[in-house]
Amino acid sequence: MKSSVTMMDVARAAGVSKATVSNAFNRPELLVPALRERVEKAAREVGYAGPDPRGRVLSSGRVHALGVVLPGMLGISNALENPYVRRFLSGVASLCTEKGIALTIISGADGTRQCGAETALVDGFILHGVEQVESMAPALRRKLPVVVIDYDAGPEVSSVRAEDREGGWLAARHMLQLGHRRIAIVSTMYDDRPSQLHGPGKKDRRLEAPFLFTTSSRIAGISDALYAAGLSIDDVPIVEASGSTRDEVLAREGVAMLLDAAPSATGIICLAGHLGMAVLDEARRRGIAVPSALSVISFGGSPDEKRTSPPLTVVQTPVFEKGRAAARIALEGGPKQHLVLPFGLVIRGSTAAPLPWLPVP
Amino acid sequence: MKSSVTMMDVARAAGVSKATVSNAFNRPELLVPALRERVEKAAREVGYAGPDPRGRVLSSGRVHALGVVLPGMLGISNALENPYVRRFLSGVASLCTEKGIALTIISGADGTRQCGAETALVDGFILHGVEQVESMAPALRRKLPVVVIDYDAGPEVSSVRAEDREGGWLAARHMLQLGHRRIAIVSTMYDDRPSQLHGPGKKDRRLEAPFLFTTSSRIAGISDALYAAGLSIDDVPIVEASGSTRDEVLAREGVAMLLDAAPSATGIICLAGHLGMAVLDEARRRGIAVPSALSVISFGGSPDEKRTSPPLTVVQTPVFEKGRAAARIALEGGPKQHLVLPFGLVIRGSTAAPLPWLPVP
DNA sequence: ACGACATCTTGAACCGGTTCAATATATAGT
DNA sequence: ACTATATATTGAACCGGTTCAAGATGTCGT
Repeated sequence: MKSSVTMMDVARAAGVSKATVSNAFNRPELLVPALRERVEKAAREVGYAGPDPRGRVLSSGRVHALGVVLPGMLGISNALENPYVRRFLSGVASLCTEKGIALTIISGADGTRQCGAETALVDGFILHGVEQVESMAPALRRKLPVVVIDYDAGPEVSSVRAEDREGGWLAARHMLQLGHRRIAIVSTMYDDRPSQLHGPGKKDRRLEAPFLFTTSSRIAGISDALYAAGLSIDDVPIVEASGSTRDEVLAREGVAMLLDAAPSATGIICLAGHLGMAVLDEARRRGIAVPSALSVISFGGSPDEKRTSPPLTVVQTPVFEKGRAAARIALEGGPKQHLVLPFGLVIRGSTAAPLPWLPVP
Repeated sequence: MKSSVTMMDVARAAGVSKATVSNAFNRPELLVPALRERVEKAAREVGYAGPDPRGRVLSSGRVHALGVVLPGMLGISNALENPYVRRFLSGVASLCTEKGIALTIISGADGTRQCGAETALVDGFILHGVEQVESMAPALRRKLPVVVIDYDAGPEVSSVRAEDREGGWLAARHMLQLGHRRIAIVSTMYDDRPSQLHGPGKKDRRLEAPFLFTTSSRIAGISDALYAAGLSIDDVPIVEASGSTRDEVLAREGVAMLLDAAPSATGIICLAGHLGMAVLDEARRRGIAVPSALSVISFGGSPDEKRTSPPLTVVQTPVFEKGRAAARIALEGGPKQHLVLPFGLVIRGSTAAPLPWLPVP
């Protein structure tokens, strides 16, 4: 079946060569006006839609699309519900729009299904939420530029991440400067396992697992600040609550577990914005006043966080900027770059000096 | 420069034909095991990454990507912040992930820049937020399947939309059944012009403009219900407030304008979720109790709406389903389809019977 | 009128892979 | 041993455009 009309058809109809038709569309200034019009008329008559990008990609090599690989385990659909991912994509999109190229979202490998990175038509990859080094393989094998987010994959791969350790330090220092000494942490967890409490004592090794690079760095930063203030991270209760922003019940459950386990904490540091909001919710439910009885600071970056009551004090992740920078690096395609972006402390209403310590009789 | 290693290189290295290499990767069962291994070894040695999708696309014709064109005026970056767009994309993505194809986001024409639909490498288009028929042209010219959202572009183009007129009818009927008689409407506006109030009287023609198809249908449905109850849409004050979900100030300003103009209204119908939330905010600011002094119903579909206080009663747009259905139709590529999805009335806490009418002395 | 020069158009190679009819080789049947 | 049948491999065409050196045509100066 002759499904589509090609450049050759136009050439025949206009009585010129294929090259001329190509020029008519791509470099019209090369053609004498009369001829150009003849070609355009012929194109119109045979119903030619202009050069098919599928053909162009092969000869030019460029696809004019940037691929973003999102963590397979969450699924693209879930990932889009995540405000963090969304802001990130928004940053990528802002640069793509400027450069006039498309943004292709690719699902990562999820065990059963292989990664779309092998077959996706893109000029470069941004890898977000890499679980392990191997999952980058499909993207790396093709010789396209690859930028990894929140993960240092060595000098061979460009990366963009935030200064997570410094972020943790900022959060903890803010609490410490306000006078808090009894601090607890609500951490993220990769998947939707039940919340898990780590009481005072040596922390679970998982908190240092490479796929939780972000989380473990933040905790390390908190640890730094505590240490400088004469305290130890080992005395701080930590709960790993749901890393998914969808299941509020799971997040609340983790928060409840922590509030039960550490009733005397005056300050809570949350490693993700939705967890900070979950703490505010649960505190309200329990009648704990924020910030007078309990201060809450959270890593953040979503606009929702300033609409809570009280508005959430956050260590603002430069999520949008990460996306933009990653897109820039991927499209430049030059030498490998390793960009580390700073956090900003945004003090809102959820943190204050603690009440004086009233020992229980 | 010999940048990339091709199938031909592998063929030479393995001493076989190009066709055999192709088979080794795509239909390995055709090759006798020894030969397959020889080819695989050769591929490894010359550093071949597997068939380049750029080549494949030309011969197979299939790109394995679905294009979503988002309204150019908003910009992709803004569009991703819109909860409606996001849920829609989430629906598209859910089907794409299932079918193992990529989702390519393309910015529409925005006056200065031409539409990416002409050059995007995709197997089909979903057009969201079409402003006018002409903006579909680039996508239609290519002979790919096109699905238009919320817009009936005639029998030649597949479309998916919600039963907006029925939705308006549902919203108004709910209010009327509760006993409300003095109703006001907060409508959406395409761009970020200042809010505009339409008092009682013949409505602005713009409310029927084709690019506000959704809005005008909803208002028509409201009109139907009012008419059936012996009331007229011409007596209902309407404010056009910001259609952008980002600028809360603009939305609030529109709402304030309406509350000033129609202080005796007991029920407000909002044509978009963020407007419903803006009404709740502004009512709280003014000390108007919802739902006892003012009932609010809104078109909706975002999870945020159930977290307001009181939770918002909504006519739930099947946004996710629209996305999924559009993706299905675009990928099926069969005969044109015109799908109309139903709304659902979700009664939460923001609507109640009005207080008895106390005439002002 | 003729060569030098500028301008326009084109033939053919190329981009990297897929496909299928045809050929080469192996196996079975009689 | 020889044909019929099954299996394995390949040559060559094709997908739709781009590119560029070379050819064709036209203009100008002397």
